[in-house]
Amino acid sequence: MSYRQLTLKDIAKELNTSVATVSRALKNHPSISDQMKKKVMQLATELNYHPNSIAVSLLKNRSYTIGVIVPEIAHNFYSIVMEGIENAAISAGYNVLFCMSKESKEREVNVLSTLLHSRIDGLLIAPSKETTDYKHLETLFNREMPLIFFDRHCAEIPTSKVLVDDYKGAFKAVDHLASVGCKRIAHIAGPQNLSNSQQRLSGYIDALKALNLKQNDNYIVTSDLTKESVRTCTTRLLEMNEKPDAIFAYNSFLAFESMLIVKDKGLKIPDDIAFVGFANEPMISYIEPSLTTVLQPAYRMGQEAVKLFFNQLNSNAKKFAPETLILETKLLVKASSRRKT
Amino acid sequence: MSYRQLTLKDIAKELNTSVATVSRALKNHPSISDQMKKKVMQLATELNYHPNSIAVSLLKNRSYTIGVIVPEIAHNFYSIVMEGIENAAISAGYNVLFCMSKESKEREVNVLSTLLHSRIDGLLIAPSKETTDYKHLETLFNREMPLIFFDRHCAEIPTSKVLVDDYKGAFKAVDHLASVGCKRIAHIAGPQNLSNSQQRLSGYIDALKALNLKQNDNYIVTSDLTKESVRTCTTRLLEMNEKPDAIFAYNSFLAFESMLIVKDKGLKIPDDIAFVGFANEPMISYIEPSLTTVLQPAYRMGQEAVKLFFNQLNSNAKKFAPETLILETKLLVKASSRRKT
DNA sequence: TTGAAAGCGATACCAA
DNA sequence: TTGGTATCGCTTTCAA
Repeated sequence: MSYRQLTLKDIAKELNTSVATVSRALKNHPSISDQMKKKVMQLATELNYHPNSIAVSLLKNRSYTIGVIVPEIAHNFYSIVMEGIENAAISAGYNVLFCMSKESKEREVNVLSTLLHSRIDGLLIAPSKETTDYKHLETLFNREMPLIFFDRHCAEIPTSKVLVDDYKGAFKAVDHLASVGCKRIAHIAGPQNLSNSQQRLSGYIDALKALNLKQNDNYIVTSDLTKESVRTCTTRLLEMNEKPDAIFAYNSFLAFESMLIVKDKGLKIPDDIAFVGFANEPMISYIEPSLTTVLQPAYRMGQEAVKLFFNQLNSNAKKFAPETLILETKLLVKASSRRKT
Repeated sequence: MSYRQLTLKDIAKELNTSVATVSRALKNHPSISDQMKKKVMQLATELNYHPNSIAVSLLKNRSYTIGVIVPEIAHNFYSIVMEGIENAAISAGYNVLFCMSKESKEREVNVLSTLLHSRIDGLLIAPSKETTDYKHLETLFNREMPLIFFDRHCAEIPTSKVLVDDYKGAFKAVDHLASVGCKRIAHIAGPQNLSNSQQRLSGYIDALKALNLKQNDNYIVTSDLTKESVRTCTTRLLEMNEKPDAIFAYNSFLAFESMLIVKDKGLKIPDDIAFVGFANEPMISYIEPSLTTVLQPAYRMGQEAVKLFFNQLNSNAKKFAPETLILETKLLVKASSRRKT
């Protein structure tokens, strides 16, 4: 099965004219007579003609397609970023090829090469949590392929990026926990090669300092984002002599899993232990207690990434000035941190 | 910014031969001498040559791209289907363009036309909940563009589909509720123009019959999948003289929202009211109580949809035999239906 | 065994 | 105002 599309030639033959004329008439070129334009346009609409975008791509050496690599499609935060990307791209006449790395460096390299062979005009990427060596992206960047980082980035590659203000978000989270009376605030951190993780940790540490809360290194545990590691991390915190009275988790997955364990141990949230997570999903309202959350503007991140892509595409390599956009977060206070102080 | 790729011409020039020879050598054509093949292959690898897929597409009149329309990207079920589609497509050398209808018929028609202009080789679609008139898809099908329905379908279009056994899934859900002692089982149904919704309702009704439970029409309420309607539906059920002792919800969103309201009214789940939903997401474990669920094989659905696409693509129109694949569901029993009977 | 050339569909330059 | 033609990169037929 397949289906042949109408071409300029078909229309030209039908009207006893040339493809050149038809092409120009459809583009409303000034040199074509109104009469001819009318005839052509009318027939084109009637026959439902649409230019073959593949032919145009070949001629223009542009695919009008943006490649996107996310760590995980089935992850609320990324799927909302994807919605933002898709909408922005489509309304600019671009298509989007989405791929996922499944948080694996190897897969990231593979899908990148698949994307390149389909001739994308640029790449938007949130690198996998495993990625510490960015050669594959550097090569791309050096070959002057537009490259935009979103959510996660590599500081060494001087290209445009959209990130959220992780530092300030974490700071706000800790500040909030202190304001409801928590004194022993723990942090379940994410993989430390992720810039976000580092930033959230810094925000956490600096907030403690600013609030004159003593920093206890045992209150900082690091998870690799697997279920098992959340269990280890949480258990370690709960087995301390001086148990924390609040946990600030790197992301919602860590928060959800950790809360399950805490509740399982018979501890009350928020009164025994308050919780704050970084998240972006409706689910924070459905769990019990609902989760106080640092909200990230996921949809906007997607839109901005596309804008940065176009800026880079339309600049010439010599005077390309990379832009870094830092989006603000918003603290949404829910039941998991509403304590009687 | 843009980036010029290596072409056959470049290689041919470098080796003082013709593009035809290079092309054939790379394809391991029998007429080319081993010596020449070796020279060409070596240079191609060295220079990291990759054929321009756009040129191939133009020549072959194939885009090697599948269009996919889902109602919502940021919806766990669909994003897992998307993962299945993406993996299956990529490993077959195909790309995927994902679009979403946001459950709007108008948007569905729009993105479909965008997809068509980017010359897709076929379409996989789960129509929006608003779509009752399928002309846009019929046209496609009549023009012999491969068309596959997944999750949702239109019975009138005789093309291949992958669906889940909604009827049996619903039957199992009700049977389970009865087995834990529920006698007054209510159903919050979805929009009745969705085939899944109809099937789940039938399954519910037939299960009641099979179990000799009296069917009470007031126990069937229909939601349009908005928050407000869930509230209305749930409240109506709770205000009845003979309150239901179980609610079977069309999907997880309805279940989650309805559970919130039930808990809010001070009723205990599962002892006052047990719950079963249709879902496909990790969140069923995080809510309280965890939700008993009819699990749908989302990932597999995506894979199968791609297989059906290839079957259709490789058949010729005359003897094309549409296939309908019905995937089985699995009942996952969690706390929301674990009652002491 | 290799090369020249036509053709996929659209655009744009140069002629007429 | 219109038409002929080269071009994008690749494949494939025909000729050498």
